[in-house]
Amino acid sequence: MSKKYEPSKVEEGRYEKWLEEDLFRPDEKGTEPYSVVIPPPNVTGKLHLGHAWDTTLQDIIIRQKRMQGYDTLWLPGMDHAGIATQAKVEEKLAQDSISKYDLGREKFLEKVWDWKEEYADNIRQQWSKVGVSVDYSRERFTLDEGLNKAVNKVFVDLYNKGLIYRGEYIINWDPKAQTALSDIEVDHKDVNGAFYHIKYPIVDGEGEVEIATTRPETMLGDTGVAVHPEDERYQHLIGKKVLLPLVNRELTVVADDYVDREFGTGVVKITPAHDPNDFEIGKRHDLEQMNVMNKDGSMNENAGNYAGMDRFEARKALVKDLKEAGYLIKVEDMTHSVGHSERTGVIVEPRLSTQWFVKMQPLAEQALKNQQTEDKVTFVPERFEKTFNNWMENVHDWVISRQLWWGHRIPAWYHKETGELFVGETAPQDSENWEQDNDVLDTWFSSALWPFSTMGWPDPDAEDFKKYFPTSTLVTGYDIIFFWISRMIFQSLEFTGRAPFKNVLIHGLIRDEQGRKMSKSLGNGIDPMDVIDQYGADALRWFLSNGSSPGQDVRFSYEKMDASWNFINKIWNASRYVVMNLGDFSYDAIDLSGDKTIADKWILARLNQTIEQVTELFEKFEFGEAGRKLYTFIWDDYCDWYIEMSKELLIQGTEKQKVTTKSVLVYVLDQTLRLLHPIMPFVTEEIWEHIPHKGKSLVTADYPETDSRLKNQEAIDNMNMLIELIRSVRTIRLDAKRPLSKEIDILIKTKGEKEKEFLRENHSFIERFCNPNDLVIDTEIEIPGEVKSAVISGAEVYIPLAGLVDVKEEIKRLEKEKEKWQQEINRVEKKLANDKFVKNAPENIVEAEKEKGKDYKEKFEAVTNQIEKLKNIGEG
RNA sequence: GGUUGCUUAGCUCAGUUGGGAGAGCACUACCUCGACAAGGUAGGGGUCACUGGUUCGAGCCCAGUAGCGACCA
Repeated sequence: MSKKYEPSKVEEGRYEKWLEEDLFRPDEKGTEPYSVVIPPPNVTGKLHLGHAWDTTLQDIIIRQKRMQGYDTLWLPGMDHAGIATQAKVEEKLAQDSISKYDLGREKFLEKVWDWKEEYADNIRQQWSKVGVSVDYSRERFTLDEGLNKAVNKVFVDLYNKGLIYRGEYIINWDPKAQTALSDIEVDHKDVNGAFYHIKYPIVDGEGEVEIATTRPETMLGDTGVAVHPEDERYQHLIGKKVLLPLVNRELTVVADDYVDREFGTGVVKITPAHDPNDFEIGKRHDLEQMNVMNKDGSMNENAGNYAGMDRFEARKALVKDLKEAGYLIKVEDMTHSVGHSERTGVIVEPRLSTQWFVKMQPLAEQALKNQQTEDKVTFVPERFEKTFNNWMENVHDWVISRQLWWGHRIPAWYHKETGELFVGETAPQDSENWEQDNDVLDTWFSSALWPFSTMGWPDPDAEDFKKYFPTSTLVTGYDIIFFWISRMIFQSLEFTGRAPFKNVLIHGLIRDEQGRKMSKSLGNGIDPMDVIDQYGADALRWFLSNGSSPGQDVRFSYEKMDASWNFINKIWNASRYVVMNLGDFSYDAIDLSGDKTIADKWILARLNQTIEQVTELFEKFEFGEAGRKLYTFIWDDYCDWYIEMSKELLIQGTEKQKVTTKSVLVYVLDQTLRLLHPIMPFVTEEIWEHIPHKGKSLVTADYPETDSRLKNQEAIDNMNMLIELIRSVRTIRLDAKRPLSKEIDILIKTKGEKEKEFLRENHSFIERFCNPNDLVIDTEIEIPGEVKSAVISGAEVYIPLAGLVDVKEEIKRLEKEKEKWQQEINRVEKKLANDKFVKNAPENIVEAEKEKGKDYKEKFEAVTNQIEKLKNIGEG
């Protein structure tokens, strides 16, 4: 093994080997299934750190379950990502000055499919670098044949149930992508805009009304004006007409509850074709719907002089004209919320348009009701269930049609002559007389079916569906709870009668070092592949699983990656030590039945505790906490103590002891590698191959289980005493400037026979760690004059340092310590004197307090005695 | 406006049934001893945002306040 951990060497070729040996396929022999479907990444995208996080968590779960003997399936796949992919391909074509219309729908789609293949390979490449243990034989794509069949069936069934309808409503329109968007694809951002106050003259009367708007260009589509029915200021206007400035169209003043009297002037313009609320008011009062914009956001012929101008250009021109004509009263600065397309970033226009919708209320009700049953989805962390519920309770109908070419084409046909509508999974018989709907479905419509459509649904005999659905756990970020999780839940309930997964593990977002969201515009994105090249996938995975707590965002930093690498390097070097010392020690020679030293018993007991804790924490998806337990065990217990103590035994021990020591060294390492394997699969497998082992891979090795025979609280207590003793000597050495190379005498006065026997038995460890010239361990000892001392639980430690002890300083230090113990005693005694505490607190807590009190008193007395002695010397 | 998260060491963050405040990095002193100097040993450093409440006992539970963030409207 090399002296340093070299991730590229460790990881190279390893994944390919796993694939060759076909280790990621479900184990048919496994009893209980455990299944996960991957959140399909956008096929023409690139995996970012968020994906790396997401897939790492899934891999950790699935690898542990696989080792634990479950029949594990992790199903991979990708998403066709309608708008994003189509936009990319269009962009690419535009470089050659080709538009999609030049090619036509069919040719264009061929181009997109080519792209898809290329990018899918990239993504698989990236997955392999991360080390994901997915079953590629089951890889699916949201647009493949089986999934298309599922999508059509769902569409047709929902339509037949009346849960899908087509109609003309106000939707969010993306003028750049030129498609409809659903509510949640719109980001509302506060922007600095203006509040324009405009005069609308009253027809057949005196004066004018003042109307304020943030979007003056839409006034060209005004077909009414509204006031609140109880607004005393405007009672006289109701039913009258006002004149639309510049255009000179007469608008009726209507009364409607919707109007907020407090906001602006209390009079609002009504533009039914360009505002969702105005649309509703317009319906109620039978106002005309006048569309003044084209699909690209420019003004259309209804805009008169402004036709052809972009909407923002038109706004400027219009304001200028209003001002010149004397209609503009004032312009106030105002920050207001403006919808932006989540995809293209442009300002979204509310637009009157004919689209397909999913009627949400019945589906949402069903989903909410299901959360009250045994079949509920368990959200981790819990609080996200509330997020889900709140959204479901307030959900609006879902616009599912998109004016794109790339996607599932809507299975609806219109009769060329009669215009009759046909909805079906296949085209009508006389297809030549029909024309299929040009639009495609929202990508999320197909993603919503992912957990069951990938498993063969709607085929009633699909084996995977029967065996692996509902899936066990879904892992994803909180940013797509609405987009995806919610929709999977209601679609699954509607079509399979079951929730699609038992658990949803929700994680946060990865931010940059300064806590900013990573984004293209900021240029602060970090490519996980670069991180892997630099630190290795295992280090990245360790950071991703260990650096956070559930549901919280995490900041990426190279400093954390350094720490991550350091840890793996530590494991690497500890393993190197084990390998170097094993020699030709074989797997069959491993024998834990021999006489064990305190070190052996202790490390095995600590291993057992660690297995227990890690297993419990994994069960709760607490990978960060589990990682911390492993870190402490490996670094502090195994490396700092066990390995150091094993050196004594491997050099000075008997042959029998050497066998036991080697056995424990390799046994604990083996178990630890297994515990770590789900988190850092590459390096653990590499090390495992260097140590004696049986079986072909850790991937399918057994996960450690606790062994009650290894429990040993006494060994843990004794070892703690030994550690405390060694530390106290080290502190004194440092304090007295007596490094380990310089010999000193160590006198240990134990509390009783038990401690004396234990320390005498283990004198060789004390000698190794403390390097004494003379070591005395007894219940009564002669203490010389000039000493430095320490009090530990069960013993007092004295180190004679003739000529080196500043008695005054030493007394000062001891006084300080005495004070500390006095305070502790006071605290404990106060507690124990409190009847309520003794009565109410659990017995073990009270008992522990009593123990502490005893220990503190012993230490207090020992320190007091030492002070007395030093004082005598000072006087003598 | 509604919902929600965060506020703990210089920095980044853990702290899950309420029972002596932790890690990594940074800092100080010392150490090349054959696993590891990207290391070892020992150490310094905190009014757990604030106010009140519940409790024998609160970083943790409850109510409120402030600052920052997210989501929804």
